[in-house]
Amino acid sequence: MGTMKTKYHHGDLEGALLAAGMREARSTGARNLGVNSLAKEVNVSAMAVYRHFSSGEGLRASISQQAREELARRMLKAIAAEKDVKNRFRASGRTYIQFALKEPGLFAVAFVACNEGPKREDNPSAWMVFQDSILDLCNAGLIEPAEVEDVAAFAWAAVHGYAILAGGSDPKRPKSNEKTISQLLDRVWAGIINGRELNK
Amino acid sequence: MGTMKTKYHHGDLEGALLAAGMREARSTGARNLGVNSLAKEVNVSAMAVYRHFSSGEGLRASISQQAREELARRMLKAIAAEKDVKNRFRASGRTYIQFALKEPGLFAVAFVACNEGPKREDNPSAWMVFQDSILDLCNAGLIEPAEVEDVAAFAWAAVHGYAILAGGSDPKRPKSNEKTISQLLDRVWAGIINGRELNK
DNA sequence: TTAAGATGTGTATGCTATAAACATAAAGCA
DNA sequence: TGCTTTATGTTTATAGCATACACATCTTAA
Repeated sequence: MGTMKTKYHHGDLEGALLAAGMREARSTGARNLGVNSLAKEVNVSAMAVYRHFSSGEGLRASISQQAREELARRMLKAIAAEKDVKNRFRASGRTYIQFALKEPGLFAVAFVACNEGPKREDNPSAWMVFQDSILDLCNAGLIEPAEVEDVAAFAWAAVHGYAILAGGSDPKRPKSNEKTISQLLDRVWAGIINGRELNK
Repeated sequence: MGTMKTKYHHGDLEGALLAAGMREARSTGARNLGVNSLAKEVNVSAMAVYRHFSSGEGLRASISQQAREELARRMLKAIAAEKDVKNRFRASGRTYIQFALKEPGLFAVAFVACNEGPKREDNPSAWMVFQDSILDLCNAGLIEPAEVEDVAAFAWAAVHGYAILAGGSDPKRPKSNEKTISQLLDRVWAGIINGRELNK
């Protein structure tokens, strides 16, 4: 009785379902995240799932959230290794794109049907990490406060769009070696720094 | 017997299914594109669908293709009204983003599960239209032939990414008025023109 | 006209999501 | 301690979906 964590029926079914979902997402993307499939994976009846999630959609939304948090953690880790604001920005973009390339299943799950789920804002969010790196540029005087929002939208769009294209299966998808990604970030940087001045 | 188009069982079930699918996509996105639902819409049994499409996936892929072609047609139309290569590029980007905003259902259907379907390359393709506008920049001497591929990937990624973000339902989605879109295209342009030079 | 092929219907199967009723383990309270 | 309540899980049933199979009918062509 000393330990608070004695074994219940399953112990932590919610966590087990999310873990199984993440495993499945990693290996096969969003295809096998059904209630039955995941329930079987953890040796539990399908209906047990509904004690922890309001619906299959809800379960998938939670898995998607976990995938997004995983991405955000990797970005935070990469940023922590950089001091210069420009390099911090580049690190977040690079990590984002590489996540899509190295974990295509998780990336796909992270950004399908974003319009569901509780989206707890206290958890690490890739968008927040990215936006902070733009705010740092502002604090360093590289961009004006008034343009922070537009710059963030532009940079996020370019990086997210590239990640989708490069991580896809289209035969015309862009190459995705280190050099190409670096050059992409150069172009994004150019758009960040002198985007307004060109508007004549 | 003179007319080749006498009435068959349905006349043109394939076309009717695609039309119903497009109607449904326009109004509700990708949610109601099931075989049963569309078959009922056209007053036909579900199995009749399989005389024209190998599977529900195939039907959806064709609808998706039609949505992409609709987008490409709008881009071509917008480009035709512009003479200057820069303005032609901007017109394709602007039209792409506005399509996502004005036809969110079609846009969603156009870019889900792109990894299926026959993808007949002779039909108008948004990617081709976009790439041509980049090639024009090269022909006009604004960018080097060697960087065409990278520029196209960057510009496409930025525009596609922005369209996804602006067309989504996220409360933090970017504003999407004319001015904001114009400024985004300014930044993309900056990345196109002086992306390489900044790479020191 | 008749045979063949194209197109559509009805029915059956197996999958999925999920509601309803029931069962049991755990926690709390007498 | 034993009883009650609540959390958690199981079984069973219903409904929707995709689609295989067998049959019907329309069109064309020899």
